[in-house]
Amino acid sequence: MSNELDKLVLIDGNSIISRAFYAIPPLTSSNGLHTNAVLGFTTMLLKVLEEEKPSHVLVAFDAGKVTFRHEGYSEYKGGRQKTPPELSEQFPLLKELLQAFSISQFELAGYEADDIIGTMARLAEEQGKTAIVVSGDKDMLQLTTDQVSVLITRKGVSEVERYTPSAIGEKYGLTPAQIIDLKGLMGDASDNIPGVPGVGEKTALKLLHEFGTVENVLANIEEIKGKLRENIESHMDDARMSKQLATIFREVPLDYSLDDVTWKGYDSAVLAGALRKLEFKNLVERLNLSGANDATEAESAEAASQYEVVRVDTVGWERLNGALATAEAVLVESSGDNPHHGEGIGLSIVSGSECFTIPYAYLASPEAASLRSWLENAEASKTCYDAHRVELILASSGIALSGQTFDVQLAAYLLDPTEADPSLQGLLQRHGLPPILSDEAVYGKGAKYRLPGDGELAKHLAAKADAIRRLKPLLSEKLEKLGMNELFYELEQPLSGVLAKMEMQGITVQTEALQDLGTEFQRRIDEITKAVYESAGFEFNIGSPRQLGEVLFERLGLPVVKKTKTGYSTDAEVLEKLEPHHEIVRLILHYRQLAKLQSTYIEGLLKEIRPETGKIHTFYKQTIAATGRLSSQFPNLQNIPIRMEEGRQIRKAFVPSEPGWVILAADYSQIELRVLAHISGDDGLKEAFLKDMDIHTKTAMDVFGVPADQVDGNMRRQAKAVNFGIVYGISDWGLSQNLNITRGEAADFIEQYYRTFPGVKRYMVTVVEEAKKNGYVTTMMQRRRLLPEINHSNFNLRSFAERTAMNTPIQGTAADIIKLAMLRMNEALLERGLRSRMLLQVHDELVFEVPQEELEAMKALVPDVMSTALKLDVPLLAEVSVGSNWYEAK
DNA sequence: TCTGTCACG
DNA sequence: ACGTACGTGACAGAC
Repeated sequence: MSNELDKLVLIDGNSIISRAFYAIPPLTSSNGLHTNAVLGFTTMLLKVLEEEKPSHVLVAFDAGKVTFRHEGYSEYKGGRQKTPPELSEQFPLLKELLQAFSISQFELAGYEADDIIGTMARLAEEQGKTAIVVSGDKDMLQLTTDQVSVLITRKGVSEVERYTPSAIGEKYGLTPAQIIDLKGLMGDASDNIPGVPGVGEKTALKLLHEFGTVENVLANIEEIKGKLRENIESHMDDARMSKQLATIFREVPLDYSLDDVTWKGYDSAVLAGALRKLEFKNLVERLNLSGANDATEAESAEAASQYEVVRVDTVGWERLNGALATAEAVLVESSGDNPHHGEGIGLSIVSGSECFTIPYAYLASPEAASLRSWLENAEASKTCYDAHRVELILASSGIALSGQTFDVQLAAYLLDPTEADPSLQGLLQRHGLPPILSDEAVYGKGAKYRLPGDGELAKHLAAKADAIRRLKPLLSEKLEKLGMNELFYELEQPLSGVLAKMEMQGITVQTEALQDLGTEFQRRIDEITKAVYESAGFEFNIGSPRQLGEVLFERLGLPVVKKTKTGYSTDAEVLEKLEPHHEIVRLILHYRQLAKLQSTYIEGLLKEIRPETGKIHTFYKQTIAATGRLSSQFPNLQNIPIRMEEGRQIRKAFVPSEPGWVILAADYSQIELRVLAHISGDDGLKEAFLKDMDIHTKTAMDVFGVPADQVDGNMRRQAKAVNFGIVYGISDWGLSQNLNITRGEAADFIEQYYRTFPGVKRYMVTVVEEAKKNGYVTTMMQRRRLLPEINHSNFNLRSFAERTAMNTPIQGTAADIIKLAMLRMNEALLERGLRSRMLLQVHDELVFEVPQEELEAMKALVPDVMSTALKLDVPLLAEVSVGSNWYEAK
């Protein structure tokens, strides 16, 4: 029950931990984790708890990188130094420690800690409670009232300065509400809030004492003189925006009430355990916790996962071989992004209380024979991290990985495909497990990448193998609970091996054909460059969007159609609008096209051809796309030109690897719209596909209300755009942009479409409703995508999530289907003993190389497997074509 | 390292 | 009133 004695302490977690990090000298625990910031935070916390004796305590954290503040001002907090890894690795430690304190912690995507604190302080006040805000950031002073005081840390973290409205009055001569005006005028370099140049604290205070608010300063600008006036006049918008950015948002939609942050003190045993783990011995003493028993459940789990690091190199092989039978997880560490060029660093294998680490070079030694056969043994089941990459690395050492029954990276991807950080460190944190050192902390990043000493390396590899072991039960249980076992065990995991096989096979690309094409492109580029210079009357770098913008819009005076945040936009859409104004525009469009082909496709692909084999080996990433699609890298073979004839020529260089063979390509016809017909159950759409009608023409007939023979090219084009729009999660605005029509006309199209296909409309409404209720959407194979922003109060974030809710089940199910087809195709080739090889996947297309004598069989087999991969209420159609290269196979 | 642009489905 | 179509990767230029 609340009464006026209730007192809240609200702590700005991010602010205090980073102050502590810079204030306290470096400190590491014996396992190498940095702990100085956690120690500083704890010192501050204990002091506040002691002095304030609060009834409620909350620590708020910033969540994610992008907040609503970035929407109005994308540079918000820009230019800020990256959080050093020594600090970021302390966040999980702090969060764990706060749990031991039984202190609540909140964070909410899209908001900063300030906003959560501001909201809680408001709630406290409304309920007649008092609140103490603790932060290192003076912005917080705006929250001060008779009931809310603010403690700002000074030099260090344990010394604080207490601010009340009267204290602020004495110190600055301002009211708390004017703090944001102060910021608006002076800015804040650390958050990249501009303010007005030349206005620091002194000038800002003088202005506010005279005029009171930013708005009043601007309204009375004529009373200000000289340079100051000029500065303010030219930065009025900056001042207004800066004030807005500095304003704490006090209406955060929190799912919590004040009661949820009640604090009744900590459990001595739990806290003692947590502090001992961090090796804060002095604090244990100071709090008289020495006697407290710390054998909590968490602690024993921790103890159970302890292991001895056994370094295997010239010695230790017998011990390793003895442990292989009970091995639980294996880690293969390698360097570089491209696993086809990766170098093995080392292996670690965890088995019971032992973790063996082996330098990669020893894998080839005679002593490693048992290890090699264990890696290749399908019966020896292995938990790994990124088995696909491991398979490629080992393959380059002549080892064929087998028995990979659980991949924690793949499992984590399926549980949350939008999570950008797939590192083991990130997985541990997200699944609430004790952390290990980050790769970045051990190896460094970019140019600073280097391997640490053998001892440190062994420790790290062991910690990673142990982390894999600890993650597995958690992840497998979650998959099971969400009904994703089939997707994981029957689809994604087996697919990883199929992908590795395709990549290792590679596709032959004719160097000479590319070079000849490149010579021709270059000739045209030179010609056009000359014509552009002539047309402009001077020379400049056409490839520089900035210089091009200057030339077009300043020197040639063409109308500005669109701006980017850094200047004029010069993209193709803009240039097409400018075409009638100046002959140079057409030349630039053609230049752009050729330059793209030359740099990305001629030069880029040439660099990727292996001279020994004449092949290109792409790498399919299975854990990138939020919808479940694959992505292709080093090089990307999923975006080879086809739409324009000039670029399409590139495909002529993609040929079979053996004489007398052919390229066979098969693509799904309208797979996404067929999936939509199935999921929505719309009768009209289903019927169209059952009758195998041209879907865009059919749509045109219905939307425009005309018979088939009156559908002209333009109508069909517009109908096609409507169909695309439907799949993307349509909005009238988006469609109007695409078709260059008014928003009203686009809205009419959509309405007419929905009238024709009411089942589709029902689906769109339902899927969004379901997403709002559940927080996620799923595909037919139970692939899921979380949509945390589907109920967000911000229109943009919410709308984006709604379109995603409509699109993901469609695009994702199409991805499910082709992945199933790939598995089935792989099996079919093996079963029938065919020599034909599956080489590429391009979202709705599979590319094979086929010996002549198998051609007839493959022409029947491939479309059959593809169209029966998953049973839908409408037929799935796959169309095959054959040629002597990828261009011909169209 | 980030931004703008453009290649694909 | 809000202001993007969904999903990717690679390159050049500018910092």
